[in-house]
Amino acid sequence: MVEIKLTNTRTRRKEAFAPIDPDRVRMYLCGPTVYDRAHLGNARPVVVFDVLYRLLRHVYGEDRVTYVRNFTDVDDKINARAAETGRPIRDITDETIGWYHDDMDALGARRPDHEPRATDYISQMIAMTADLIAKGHAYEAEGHVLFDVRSFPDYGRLSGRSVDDMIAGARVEVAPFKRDPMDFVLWKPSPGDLPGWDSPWGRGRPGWHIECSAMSQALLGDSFDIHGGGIDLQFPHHENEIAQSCCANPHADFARVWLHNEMLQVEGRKMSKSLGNFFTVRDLLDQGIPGEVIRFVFLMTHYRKPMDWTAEKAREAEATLRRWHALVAGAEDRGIVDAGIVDLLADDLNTAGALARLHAMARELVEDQSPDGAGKGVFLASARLLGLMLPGMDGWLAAGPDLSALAARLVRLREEAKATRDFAALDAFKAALIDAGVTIRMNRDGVELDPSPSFDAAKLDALP
RNA sequence: GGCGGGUUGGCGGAGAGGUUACGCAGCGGAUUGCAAAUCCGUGAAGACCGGUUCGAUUCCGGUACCCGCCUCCA
Repeated sequence: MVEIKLTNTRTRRKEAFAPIDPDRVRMYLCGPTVYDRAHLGNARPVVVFDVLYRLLRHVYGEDRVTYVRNFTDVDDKINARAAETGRPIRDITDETIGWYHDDMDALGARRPDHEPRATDYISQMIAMTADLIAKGHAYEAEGHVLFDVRSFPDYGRLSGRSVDDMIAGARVEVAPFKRDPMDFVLWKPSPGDLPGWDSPWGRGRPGWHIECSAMSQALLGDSFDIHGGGIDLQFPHHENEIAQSCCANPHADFARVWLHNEMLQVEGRKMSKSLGNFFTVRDLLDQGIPGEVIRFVFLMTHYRKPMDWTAEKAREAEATLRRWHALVAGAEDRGIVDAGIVDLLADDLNTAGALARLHAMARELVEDQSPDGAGKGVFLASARLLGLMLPGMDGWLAAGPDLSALAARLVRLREEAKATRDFAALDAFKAALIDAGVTIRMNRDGVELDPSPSFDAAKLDALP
């Protein structure tokens, strides 16, 4: 069996991975709050975990991995969206979940085995909250239930900080009913116009962190293998999850391995609305940047490093994918994956290294004359382990504009030029096509035209 | 202020204590009526200062700069 190594945020080391149950790998990823389209940064952990999911399925068996990713469908941002639009909350969350599925599907991300909605697990959250009160780790105050961070000595261990240090930093919400400024909400009261559920502490709604503790327990058990998300979630979200789950189940491990991806930047700067460089996955797809290209750009950078989204990278990725698709056109994926690719991914998800390996394989394939195309099949299967070149994912290659009329004109001009030995008109036409971003392939047999990444239909329309 | 990450050739971006990363761009060549596309080849690096070592870009310490988290955030 291939040994998978992962960098565990909890221990700050790269460790050999071994599932608690050798026959079942269990992983949990913190999913989106569903009030709007997923922005590009939201997509990074999805792609990172999708590669891990594919790797685990490859190594342990397709039916031996359980992947859970939640939808947070109770949240003040959702409430605010409902208030400003006058729409029912359920409409908003249902619509947003549909968008999320569309957009993540476009990136080639497999759907997780379970996608629980927080609102379907309210009773479990109430039960865990009550249990934490009973065990002396939480207390009720003015209709709220708060977790008592001083009752959990390990609080802060994941993120390497102490309660005292954080208080010294003094950026904590001031609430007079908290015993300690770092105490966080497990349950809070809901007025009549907000979503609420009956509880022992009155009508209310859960705090943000408790849902992941309750849902992971319900679907994966008290102890499971891998828990992940963006590094920004390390504190406070994951710290609070650990506090809740470990106090509720003191004899369990909760999550063994914590995996955090670094953040995304855009053209070297943090993506933010104020900088005007904020955009969603859908924005890119609508601009004609294929999901496969977006994924490729993500894979170019190791998940533990900040990833910079740039137009130049998208251009490079698209050109590479076009070449690879052409290279293995018609090849058959027989499920045989290159061992080098597996080893690279097994080494803490070295996706950039795996892409380099694919480049090397592609170079060898150019000279591969084997009649059965076995090498190309291996290439295809290996790319698919990265979630690239999946069945149906190449639609964007053919989805361009119809250039057949232009191709016919080019053929005609070429024949005329060869007959007359006057190439001026032909050359002018080719130059215009290239200027408009059309890739030209000419040989004895004929002419092929394809839009390149710099394709500009307006320039074609301007052709005489 | 506290915690954490980073700094590699023109650009992007990996691994490895000693041997070519790789991709893009550039340059040279093949091919072509000429090109484009494709293919082949190729120069170019390791922020700064110390230390360990026969040998460090790779390990250790320090400096500088950059970034993230500590507040909803992936």
